Amino acid sequence: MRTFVAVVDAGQFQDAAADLSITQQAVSKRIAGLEKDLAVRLFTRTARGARLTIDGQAFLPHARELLRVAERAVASVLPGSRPLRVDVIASRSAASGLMRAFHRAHPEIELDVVMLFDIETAVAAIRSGAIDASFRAVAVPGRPLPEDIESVRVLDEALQLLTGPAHALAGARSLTVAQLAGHRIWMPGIVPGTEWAAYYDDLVAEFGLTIEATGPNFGSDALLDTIADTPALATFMGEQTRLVWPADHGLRRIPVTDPTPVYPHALLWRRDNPHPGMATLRAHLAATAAGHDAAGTWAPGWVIPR
Amino acid sequence: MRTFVAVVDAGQFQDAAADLSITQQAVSKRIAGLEKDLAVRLFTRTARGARLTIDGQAFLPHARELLRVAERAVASVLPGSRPLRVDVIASRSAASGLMRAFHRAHPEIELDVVMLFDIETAVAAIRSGAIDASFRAVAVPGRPLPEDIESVRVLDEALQLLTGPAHALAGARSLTVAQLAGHRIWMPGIVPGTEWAAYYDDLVAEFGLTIEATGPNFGSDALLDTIADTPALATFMGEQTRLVWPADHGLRRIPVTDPTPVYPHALLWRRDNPHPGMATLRAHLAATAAGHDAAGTWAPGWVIPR
DNA sequence: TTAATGCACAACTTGGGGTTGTGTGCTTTC
DNA sequence: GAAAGCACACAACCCCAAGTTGTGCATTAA
Repeated sequence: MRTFVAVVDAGQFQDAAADLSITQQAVSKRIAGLEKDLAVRLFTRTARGARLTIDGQAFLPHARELLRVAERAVASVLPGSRPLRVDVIASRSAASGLMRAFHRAHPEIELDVVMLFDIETAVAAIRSGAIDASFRAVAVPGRPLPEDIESVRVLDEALQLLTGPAHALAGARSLTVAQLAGHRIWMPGIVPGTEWAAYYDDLVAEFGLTIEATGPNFGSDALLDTIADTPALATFMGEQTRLVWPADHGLRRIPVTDPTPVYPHALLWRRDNPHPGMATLRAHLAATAAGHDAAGTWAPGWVIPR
Repeated sequence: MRTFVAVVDAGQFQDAAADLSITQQAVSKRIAGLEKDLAVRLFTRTARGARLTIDGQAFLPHARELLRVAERAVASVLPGSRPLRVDVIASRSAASGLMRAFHRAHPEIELDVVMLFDIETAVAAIRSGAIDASFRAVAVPGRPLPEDIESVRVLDEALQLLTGPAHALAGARSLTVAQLAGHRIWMPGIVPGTEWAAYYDDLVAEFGLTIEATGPNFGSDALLDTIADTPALATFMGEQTRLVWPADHGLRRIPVTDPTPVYPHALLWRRDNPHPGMATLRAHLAATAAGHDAAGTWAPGWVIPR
């Protein structure tokens, strides 16, 4: 591809060869090989150089795009000036939504999103500089954040109950936490040791709910499928989670009150992080930060305070 | 890259090797080579397979994107189901604008834009199936379009006079063609034998203008530079042409009337072109087609009729 | 005609990238 | 806690892809 673009830019094989520091014959072979692989003639050879065929013209922008993508790929792991690297807790989480919004607002800032296992890994990665920031809800209970890590709450996400159409509570417009007692709430795929597990453990302990965190995670589709078809099962879902649901099998999202359980998202970063994108990200989040009033909401005691 | 993604998808080197029909050692070598080139560790090797490092996670979406782009590149020259391939007369022409608008309206339709030398090449390419459609203004004078080529006028683009701030006509809000007589109009880079050359030849013959089509084309920047600085020179420019002009050196765009010279853009395509995108393109253009009223405009006699 | 230019073909060489064979470290199992 | 199993790395070898040099052919310019 690089050779193809070099020939286009140079206008002839010989100059492209000089640019690439190889012989004209090598360029000729490379182009011939590419043409053979594609089963298409890319250049018309003339006595004054090489001109693109129609197929070559159509191919050219794709070739340039490929080189651009390759360059970005290399840059993504290049120490020094790599893209802003942010950890989110799950690809469907509200944090992902925040980062998508940030990307829309600042498309000029290169961005890579990763997902780390737990808060300890995230803090270690932030301190080592492997990532620039992390969206998390919590400090490790009993172990405060290190001195060099800053944090700020950026979003409180209310949990809603998700039920199928045949569920006993499907008709409710709103539910109190007390009304959930005795109903089976299914949260598969929650890995023990993560902050999600801790969150739901606290929720159960506080309000006496029945949460079944067992079972492997067969993916969000399977979960929604089961919820839709099983009258005895419901699940929790963040209010910002967008359902990708081909045929909406009558799923109901029901707000929960008295109190509203909220999942707090906070941004963590190293105080002396030099990445130029960090300031922009923090400013963006500060400008768009929204949370429920603390009154009437519930969150575990060990989350990062406002 | 393919191997990297295969390992990620398989979760371990051995299964990826099976997927790729090579040995585990070859996969190990490829990944080691990639890691060496990038000077970064992409996987942590465990006794149960390979897990992505943070760098690997950041790299992954770029790798997938690269494979997608590569696939699209190959598809762009694949006979059978390749992207819709449309010829435009210049990258700054109104036809390019129309295709950009079409792409915005129908981003799902893969599109490649090429630029052919003249109408004869374009017609031959349409007939052979090398391209699907072409934006042109004209039939070759004296030689009507072949039976199997259809055409429809889609846009009449009025020409405007472009002058620098010191030009004698710079203050005019509008000009008649008669007022242009005696002023030097400079149109560099027009290649003899093209329909542009024929257009301006006719314009000169009809109204006795002074058009200098000589001189090589040093690019639009150089042209605008000269126009801005030379009081004795002006040039024609399509009303839809967007100037990319860092500091607007006081350039003036002046409408021309009595009559308004318009450059008609027509779409040509083969009657039996089977590409599914063609119907969409024609429908889109039919819906957005706009032209000046024929009254008060001028175009050469040999253009494609409305 | 002659010279110059520019790409293709042929013969040769080399090292990247594949193979087989083996070693090492971590899990799992009883 | 020894043994078996699994998964990846290293070493040696082998071969062809991809480079090189040398040359030929077609087109253009003088």
